[in-house]
Amino acid sequence: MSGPEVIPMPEEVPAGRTGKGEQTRALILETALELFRERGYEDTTMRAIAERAGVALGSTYYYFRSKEALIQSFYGRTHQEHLAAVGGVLADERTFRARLLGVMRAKLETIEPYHRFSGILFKTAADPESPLNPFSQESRPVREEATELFAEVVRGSEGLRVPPDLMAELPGLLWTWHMGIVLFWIHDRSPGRARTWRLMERTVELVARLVQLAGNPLLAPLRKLTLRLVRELRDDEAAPAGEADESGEVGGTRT
Amino acid sequence: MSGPEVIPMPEEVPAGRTGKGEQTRALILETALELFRERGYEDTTMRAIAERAGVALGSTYYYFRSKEALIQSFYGRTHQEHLAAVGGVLADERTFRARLLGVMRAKLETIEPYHRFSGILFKTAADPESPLNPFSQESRPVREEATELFAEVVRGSEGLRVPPDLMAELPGLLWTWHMGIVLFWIHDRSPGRARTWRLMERTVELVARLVQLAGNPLLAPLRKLTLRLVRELRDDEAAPAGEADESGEVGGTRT
DNA sequence: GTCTATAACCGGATAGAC
DNA sequence: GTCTATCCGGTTATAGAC
Repeated sequence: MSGPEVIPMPEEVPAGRTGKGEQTRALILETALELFRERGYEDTTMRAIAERAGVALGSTYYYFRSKEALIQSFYGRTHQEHLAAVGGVLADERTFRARLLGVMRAKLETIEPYHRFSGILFKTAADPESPLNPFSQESRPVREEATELFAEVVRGSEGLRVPPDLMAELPGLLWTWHMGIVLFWIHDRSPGRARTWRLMERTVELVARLVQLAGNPLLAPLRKLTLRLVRELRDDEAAPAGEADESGEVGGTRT
Repeated sequence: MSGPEVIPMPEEVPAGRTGKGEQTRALILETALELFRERGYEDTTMRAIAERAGVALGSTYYYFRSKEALIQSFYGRTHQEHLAAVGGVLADERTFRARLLGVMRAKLETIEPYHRFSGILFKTAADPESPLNPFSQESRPVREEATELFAEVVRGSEGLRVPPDLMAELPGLLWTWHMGIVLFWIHDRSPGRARTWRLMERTVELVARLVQLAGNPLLAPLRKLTLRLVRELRDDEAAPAGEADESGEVGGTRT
């Protein structure tokens, strides 16, 4: 199993496979998403997907390891879509605030059509065992890719003055913040997701100001303290301290 | 986590019921928790629970609406345990920092034995549809109860100087912060949950300092901005503006 | 070797007799 | 309030078709 959001199209087209299989695969996925949209995830049975797609139940399992895997696949799309949507902003905008805002707007717009699944999505994504979980080992590639996006936001920001220690951590911090926004979005029932938009726009402002203030001597102790914590947490994530789970995967037999 | 922890003991003892049913109910719950601890949630079947408890499968469903409901029940316990564990700290400690630290220590200690379930716990708790979800309507009572605990932390803190606008929001903000710690804990695989403890202790320090600094004029604009956001979000949570979820269009059309 | 189809299996949930 | 008999749907095994 590769990462959750999966790389562009790695194993989906293992070799020069012409087509029939690919088409069937796509057909099943489309049908599934269609049904998910129509009646939600729980009320869509694998049998129903197979039936409407005009294939046998077994076939759906040939192409997708599980029902959950169908979700993973569509997950990958939104990531690609987001990257695509963000290009213009990063090319045009030159201030940190505007770049950050643009990226997050694109994010919310990209994921909006899928709000209906978001429950089940996050349900599995929140499971520490699940490869979908954004903090999981399997997610590392995507996480890094996403963090890289924020790094790009920072890099292209003209006139941004940030202490080097903060600068080093900023992309990761922004990614974390952005996950918080998404978490809020998932639970947001307001029309048009108005609350999330407000939260996002206002916190962009706050983040921008905070970053500006970060150099102020008054805040230096606080900044140092915070960054030390951030580094520590990041570091012993990399080096798991205990050797107990060399399994390298879903360990967790220790109490 | 205090959110989901459901109501103290509402329907579990509907009246002064002494009898047989109560015992059976308790027996099933105990057996279930035992099995969950032994082999985890997923690998424990309802049939196995029934069998070891010496009752019929149907009986378990007589007492518990679902497998998930078994979790809800035990959830309630940790909340009670936390409240019990916290009494001493609140009585003894007089500084904000020490009180907050004590409460959070008790929290982590209380929930630790259940870390093994935490995945599944959070999985359901993260589902916006689930009543277990800490942000849900159903969770409001517990949420408020838990927030009240933080209000008590603040109230009993001697020499704490906080601007009134912040003071009003502080308990809610602390609750939110505490949920973040719990979220981290759920995903924490480090031995002894070392990373969570570090995060908790360090952020207690940060929070304490931040609260101290909040009165500083330099930070006033930031504080105002933040609190306005917090109030807005809280307010239109209370008055959901629209009543339907799927009603509106995407909010992100404003440019 | 790539794909499809059928027939189970397993476990959560429900119905209804006693 | 407790049981047995089912249902239902995700998942798997497997036989074969292309």
